[in-house]
Amino acid sequence: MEDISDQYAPEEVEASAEAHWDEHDAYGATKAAHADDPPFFFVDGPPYTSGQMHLGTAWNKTLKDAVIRYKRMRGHRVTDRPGYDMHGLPIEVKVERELGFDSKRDIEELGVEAFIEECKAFAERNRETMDDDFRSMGVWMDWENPYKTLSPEYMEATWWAFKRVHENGLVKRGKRAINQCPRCETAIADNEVEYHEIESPSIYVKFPLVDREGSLVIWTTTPWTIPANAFVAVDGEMTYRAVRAETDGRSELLYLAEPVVEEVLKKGRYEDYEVVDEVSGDEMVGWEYEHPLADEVPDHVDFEGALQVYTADYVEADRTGLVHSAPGHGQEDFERGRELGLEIFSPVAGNGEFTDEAGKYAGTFVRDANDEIIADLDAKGLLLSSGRHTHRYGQCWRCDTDIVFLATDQWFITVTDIKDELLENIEHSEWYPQWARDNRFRNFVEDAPDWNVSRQRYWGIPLPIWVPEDAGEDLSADDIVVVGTREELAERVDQDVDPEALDLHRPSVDDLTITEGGTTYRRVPDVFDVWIDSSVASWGTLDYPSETADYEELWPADLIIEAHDQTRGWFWSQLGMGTAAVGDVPYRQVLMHGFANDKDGRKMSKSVGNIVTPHEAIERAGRDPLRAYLLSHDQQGADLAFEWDGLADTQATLNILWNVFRFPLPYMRLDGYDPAEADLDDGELSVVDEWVLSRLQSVKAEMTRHWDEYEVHAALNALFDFVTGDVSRFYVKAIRERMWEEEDSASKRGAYAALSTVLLETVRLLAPFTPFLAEEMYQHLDGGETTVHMLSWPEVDPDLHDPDLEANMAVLRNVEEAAANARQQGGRKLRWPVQRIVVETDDDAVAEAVRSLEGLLLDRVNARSLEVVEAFDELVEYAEPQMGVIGPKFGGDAQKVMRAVRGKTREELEGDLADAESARPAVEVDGDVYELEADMVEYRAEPPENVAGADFEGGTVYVDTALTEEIEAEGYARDIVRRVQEMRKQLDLDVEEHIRTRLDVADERVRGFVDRHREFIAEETRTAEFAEGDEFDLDGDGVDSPFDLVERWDVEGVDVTIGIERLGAEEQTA
RNA sequence: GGGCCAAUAGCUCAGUCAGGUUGAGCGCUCGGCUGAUAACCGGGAGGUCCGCGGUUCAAAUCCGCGUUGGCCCA
Repeated sequence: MEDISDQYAPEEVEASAEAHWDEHDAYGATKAAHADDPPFFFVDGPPYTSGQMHLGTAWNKTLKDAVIRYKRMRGHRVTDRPGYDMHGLPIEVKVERELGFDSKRDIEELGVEAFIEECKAFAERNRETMDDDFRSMGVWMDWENPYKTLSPEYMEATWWAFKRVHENGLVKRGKRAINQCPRCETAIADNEVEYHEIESPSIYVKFPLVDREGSLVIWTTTPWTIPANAFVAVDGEMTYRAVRAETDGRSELLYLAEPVVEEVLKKGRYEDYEVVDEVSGDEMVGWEYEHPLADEVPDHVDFEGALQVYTADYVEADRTGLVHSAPGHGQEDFERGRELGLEIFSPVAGNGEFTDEAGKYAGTFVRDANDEIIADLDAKGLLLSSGRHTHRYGQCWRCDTDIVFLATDQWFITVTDIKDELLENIEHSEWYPQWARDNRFRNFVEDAPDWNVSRQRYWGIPLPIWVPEDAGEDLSADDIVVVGTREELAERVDQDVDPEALDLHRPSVDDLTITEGGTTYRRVPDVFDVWIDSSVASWGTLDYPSETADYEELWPADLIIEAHDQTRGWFWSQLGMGTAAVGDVPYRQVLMHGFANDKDGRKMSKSVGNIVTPHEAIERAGRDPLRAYLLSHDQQGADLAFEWDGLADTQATLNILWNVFRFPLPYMRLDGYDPAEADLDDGELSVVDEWVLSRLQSVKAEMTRHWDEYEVHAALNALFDFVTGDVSRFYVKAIRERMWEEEDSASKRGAYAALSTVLLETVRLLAPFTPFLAEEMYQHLDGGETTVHMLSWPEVDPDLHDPDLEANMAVLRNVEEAAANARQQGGRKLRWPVQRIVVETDDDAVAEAVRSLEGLLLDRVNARSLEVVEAFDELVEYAEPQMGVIGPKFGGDAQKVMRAVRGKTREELEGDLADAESARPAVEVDGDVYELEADMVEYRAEPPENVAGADFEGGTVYVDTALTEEIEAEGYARDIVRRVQEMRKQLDLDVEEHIRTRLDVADERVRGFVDRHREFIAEETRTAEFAEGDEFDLDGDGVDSPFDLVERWDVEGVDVTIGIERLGAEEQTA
């Protein structure tokens, strides 16, 4: 057995364990060990390959790793294929930056194929870095074979699923109001829009009414949407006022919501006004108005029903209460416009420039046209007021460009058509924590809109949709062709393609055409929203549909594990895709963990500068400590507030475990005891051994219970409590002496066996959490198998489980703690024995517990005898005068009486002076006897001299600290043993090395005490002989001294000089 | 603006579901023990249970309204 370092050094442990794993292919051995077990299909939620592992992803992968290791130990063949999400706009944007590109035109100039290659290379580079990061955390997944969303097999899974969705009639093309990033020239999803503060124009505009006098007044911050105005919205129930407003001698009739009249007229700097009429919103419906930019935008809407007043529920009584509505430029306007059957007019291109339909403004970027539009309105006398307004506005999550709202043709999965089924399928999975499913997730699914799956970009999975060449605006689902596999593609396209060799990315599929039934179909140029990619992970992990065997055995996933942001992300996309494609949710259990925030619970961010990287944490504390720290906090929905001190504490806890582990090894080695061969039937088990073995059974049961509810942190903390609270604090302390015994003994072998059992099972219980440390300890203790991680999870042994003993020991520990407290009060340190302790309790269970463990208790508290009583009758009652009663009775003498009473015992007060019959207390002051009433004195019971008491749950412990010669003798002897041990330590002597010792005690009486215990001292300190007569050389030059070390000590005020001398090899056996 | 979650000792968190004297670990401090020794044990100090209101004999716990933080959505 190699040497164990004195201190837990995570870096060394991790390097050593890792070397062992590499050398023996421990991962392979572990998988082989469970190859025939029942399957457990875990699916890894693929992290995006944007860069490095951060604390959150480190936590995520650590939790996954712990669960996978646990499931293996419980006897499962676990699917552990990691995944990477490698497509999408973030990578495109980064590659564009690397190449110095500004727009899509640059990409087209470079060539799509070359751009795709750049993106692929970028994603692969990032993946490799992340591979290394995850591996470095000790995550055992199949890193040789990750699933990658950019592989043809994986991409095919999305095609396959999408074809199922189409077959279910849930694929549609339609105009939708979308968020367009004018730089990226693509639609982006609502959840990809980030909000920030911007300053915009704020204008009030008059829309002149047709066929009646006056104008509607609207307010907007986006003048550029006025060319697309189609209607004005009112609140049907709101009151509107027609006011005649005067300024510069002119008067106008304006319509405004009743509560905002004053405010708006002030903005328009009107001098005076008069209310001439009141109408409800409902009454205004159908009023027609002129388009305010009719001349500038000749193609403005003029179809039936346009440019009229309608009601809408998005109208509020602020600004003007009349809302300019352009269905081509806003979500709500769009929805309402659709309801009203209005055509959608959106004269803006994907790059944010006005099209020819915008007339005068054609070719101008929309926000650049704002000033011109405002000027035009002003020139026409339609501008009531113009100012600036600060508000929140959306921008593209990748390039920070402000978005524009457009209505464009997009492809959708119409999940709103299957809402009931989605909600029902939610019930087909168990969530940990459950509230996340029943509240959060359900709410989201209830409100989920149709899923826009098309993006007008390059780096993604091409939509497998082919549409007729001459297709017009109205395209039905029956008209399109959706291809499900590479094989099918090769069969149906007009060109010759090899399905095996096809990359599937753009542009390889862009020019493929299908001709069927006399119609030629062309692929739509879009790629999938990247959420489609990961939504098929349950199939992609199994290479379905190109491979079918695993799919048939395993699907759906038994478990997925992600943070709570994925409620609206991956948890949802899988439910949506699963339900739309095959009618079921692709996972059975969800473990949802939290986010890693900073110590104040705030989000870690570059701008705040509070980011802690896993690399930094590993460097400062180690991999296992970081893992244990992350896993020791609530793993179900709660965020983590990362704290360096907490990480250090976790490391300290592991250090205690390390100490417990290394403490017995030198003794076992001396005795040639192999912990791997530990046999509880060899040797004698004492009550503490039985106890610790029973506790071990309880801990196993508790941990298993927690694990099975995915209360991972509770399982880990139960183990930590056992190791620190039970094993280190109590058990090790209790068996230390047995280890130190020189001779072989049944008792020592019993302790070895019990401790070995505890350690070996603890190591297994620990393995899922801190795999390096567990491995290192296992290899030292046993090493019978290639790795600790291929072993099975320890099971409860009912024969070793004794709950009564555990309960009794809990009582004993309470008593011991109270006794230590009492000793401290009594000023008697533990090294000095006490005559007796008295346990006072009225609880039979407590009395029984204490009696049954008497020997152990006496040993632990270093007492000679134990008494267990219902009431301790040696308490002395001390008087406490009650001035409220004494004062009025004795008047001027009251102070004197009080002083005389205070501190007297009941015996003294009720003794000679008192009336014998009534036993009324009395005191004598200055020769006068004062008789007292009973209520003038209360008593407080205290232990007698030399006895100190302390309460515990269930009673009180009294410690009798009275000294006897015998006790003093033992106390001094033990004090001296302690000093010699200290000196042995200073000389760095081996445990078994013998010494010659000289004791020079300055006090004659104490010398006598010490001499009584020479034999005891010799045995405890491995002193082969005591030296007599030698002169100590206390000058410090050491020349004349035969001793290796001489020291003067103060032992309880007595000068003691001790010399010890290392004996030569030939004398060692003496 | 909306949904969900959280807030308890200096720090990390139990306790909240099912109302009944607020607990643990770490840290601080004083002491003890010690051939696990850079470890270990005991005592002590330390609380507006985020705030306000309600229900109740009784609220950290149940209800309502807020504040702050997190995630998601607008």
